[in-house]
Amino acid sequence: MAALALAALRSDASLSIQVYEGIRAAITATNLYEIDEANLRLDERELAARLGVSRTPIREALVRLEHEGLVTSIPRRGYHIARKSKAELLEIIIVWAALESMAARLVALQASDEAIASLRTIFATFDGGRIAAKLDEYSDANIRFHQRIIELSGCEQLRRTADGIFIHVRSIRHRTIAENRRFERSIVDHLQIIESLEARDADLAERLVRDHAMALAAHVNANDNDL
Amino acid sequence: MAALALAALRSDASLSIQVYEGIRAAITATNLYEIDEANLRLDERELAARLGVSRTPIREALVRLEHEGLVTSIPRRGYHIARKSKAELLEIIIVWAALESMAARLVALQASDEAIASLRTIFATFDGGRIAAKLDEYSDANIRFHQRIIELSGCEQLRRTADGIFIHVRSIRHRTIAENRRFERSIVDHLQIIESLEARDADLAERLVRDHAMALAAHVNANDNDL
DNA sequence: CTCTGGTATATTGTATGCAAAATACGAAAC
DNA sequence: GTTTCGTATTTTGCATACAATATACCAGAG
Repeated sequence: MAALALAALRSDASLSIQVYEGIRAAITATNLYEIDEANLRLDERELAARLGVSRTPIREALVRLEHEGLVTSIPRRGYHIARKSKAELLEIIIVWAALESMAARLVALQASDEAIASLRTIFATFDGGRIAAKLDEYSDANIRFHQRIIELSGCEQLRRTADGIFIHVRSIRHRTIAENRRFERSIVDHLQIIESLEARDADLAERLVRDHAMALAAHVNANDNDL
Repeated sequence: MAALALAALRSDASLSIQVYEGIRAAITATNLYEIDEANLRLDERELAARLGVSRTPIREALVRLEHEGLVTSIPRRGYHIARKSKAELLEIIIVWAALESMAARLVALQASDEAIASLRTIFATFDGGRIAAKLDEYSDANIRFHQRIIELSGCEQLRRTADGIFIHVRSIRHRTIAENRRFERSIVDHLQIIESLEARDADLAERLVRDHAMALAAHVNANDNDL
């Protein structure tokens, strides 16, 4: 647990909500796949002591996180941060593909021109050749791009559903962007997606977004054998 | 609460899980949109007394249900079974369309011939003309059909995600199937979907499933003004 | 008669105590 | 030396007690 950087708690919500948000933020900020097994353990009493609250709000927060799939509970054995298997990650990418491609369709049909234009600005600071140099920044922009498409759909339920698996998709994208110089392909794909949205071609936008995500799945399936 | 038929609890899981499953099943078995406001209230102590457990497992179950979106909590005011607004239902149908259309794609690409054939048997007992007579049965078959497509995709994450909103989609479909003789259109659509799956035409299957769901959304948007 | 303020009441939110279950450790038997 | 049984310890799961807050109701002032 010492690996998790728990921030101070928000003060206007109930303790259990604050604890939930705190632990969730801490997990989100951690690269799950690069910390060792021991730090995945979430000890109720230790958390309670560290946050200065009793075990009750901790437990309610853990129940939330478990239902969300971020932590797993082994009865009478405690809670652990959930690391997904390769098969599970592939499935998560499929669900993400379904959600984001539907979002792209909605954006093409409903979003304002300004909203679509805002997608371009995400990559404004990158000029083709220098991406490799600031790959971390590009990875963040990449992730924001995909999240933004879902936001722009204006469909709150779509956003909430995607939010639940976002942390995993983000982690996968971050990890794989450097492999095989995938960012080169990525920047081309993104541009095509933006153009299809600007052209208001819902079918094309949907297909491009789906293919882009499914290509990620294929890449993970073929390459990341250490999961 | 008296309107909810709470069954006896399963005995091999923790109490909070049993309570969660029990309440969830009770809510699922209820037509949310046909009971009056008062019965939407979930009183912690009353539930605890009726199920013979303390408030702690009740609260953990309610937290789960809240995170799932089935109940809402007003701080210090208690829990209520969540009734979705029309706008929310439209969004839920959109998410369902995204998930089921992706599932259809996977079924077309991966499912066995037998699995696809099993979709036909769902409607085996209905011959075109007599549907109106046993509309309730047909409605059930209709709902099972859509759920089964998601099952057949073999994507567990897809199924779990759809499960969370299934209760609402089911309720909508059940309520709208009789309106404007939509079942006539429904049976034609289903047949086309099955045929596209048998032909292994992933693009077509995906489009048909999506259009079928989006037609439902359009219908709800145009007709159900009492939500 | 109406509106405001205060107190009583009811209900949630949190803390704590207790019991049950699982593991870890050690001693004794083979 | 190894295995097995039993006990101790640790940790979760549940129950209960207490605190805090929101509403409801009533009284009194305007």
